[in-house]
Amino acid sequence: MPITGRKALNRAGMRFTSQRALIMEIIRRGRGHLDADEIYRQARGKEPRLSLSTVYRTLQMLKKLNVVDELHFDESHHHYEVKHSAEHYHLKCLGCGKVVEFSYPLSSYLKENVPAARDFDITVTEVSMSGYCARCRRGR
Amino acid sequence: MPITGRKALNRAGMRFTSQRALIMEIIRRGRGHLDADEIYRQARGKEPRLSLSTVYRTLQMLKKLNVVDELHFDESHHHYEVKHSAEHYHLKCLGCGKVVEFSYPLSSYLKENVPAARDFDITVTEVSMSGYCARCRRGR
DNA sequence: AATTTAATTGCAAATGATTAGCATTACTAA
DNA sequence: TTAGTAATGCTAATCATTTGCAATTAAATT
Repeated sequence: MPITGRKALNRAGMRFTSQRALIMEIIRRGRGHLDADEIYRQARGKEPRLSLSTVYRTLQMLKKLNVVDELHFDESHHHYEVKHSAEHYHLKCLGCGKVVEFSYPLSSYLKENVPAARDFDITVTEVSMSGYCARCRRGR
Repeated sequence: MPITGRKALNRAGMRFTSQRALIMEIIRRGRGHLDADEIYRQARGKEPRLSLSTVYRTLQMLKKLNVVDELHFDESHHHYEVKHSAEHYHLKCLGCGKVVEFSYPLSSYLKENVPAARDFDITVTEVSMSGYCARCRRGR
């Protein structure tokens, strides 16, 4: 089940290219939260001539098509993941860098409980928590 | 009531300089959520020779001293605000850019309700929601 | 108050992440 | 098959932030 098929792209006036197929494949497989550079590195393994610009352009496109989410951890670059159907968030360990996901219907919860959110039409909710996982906590 | 007095800095082996005083003053007054460049622009009104490096260095210092928080909206640069005592988060309007704050004890709520968060020692929780405020929603 | 010394500054240049310009390539529709 | 035009791969630009270093200057010491 491809993320975005040839037809879907064509319908939008876009083209299905080998580079895009490759990049989408990498994002889909890499269950983690890849950043542009990691995607680039993996892609070059298959297609050494592929450029970093293409990675960025494809990422922008997928973001616009609502296929991937861009995550902002406390870093200078972004991470990307395939859009999940279920609402979920991230918990990042400052010790080992591990990222734990958890599902939670936070946006509806907040909408109900936060007065300020009530007359807002909220389209994006981003939560990122960090701290130390059990293992790393012990080692300190 | 200065954010960080001369004594507090000296105790930490640091110096109290006019530049730092000015930058802290600007952050404290600018109730909003200033970015480095805005702070720089305001500071230059008073001290035209002050450099952007100094702004960044001071910001890093204040972050380390736990005096300011660095906020990551969905932008390529960061924003800064004086650390509040009360836990609060942000709601940003994608139409007019307005940022609304709301207080909410979210971290303890999540700690209680999210199993994955239970054995984590959470030190930072960041939430940012965006959407359209009532006024902007009408204009669409 | 004068002297010392090490933190801080300003400037310029470096870095890292991302974007843009443009000639060339290669999907697609006709 | 071909014409038309997205998309690619370069390289160079941009934006935000950091760094190196010589010149200042705050604060501890005399």
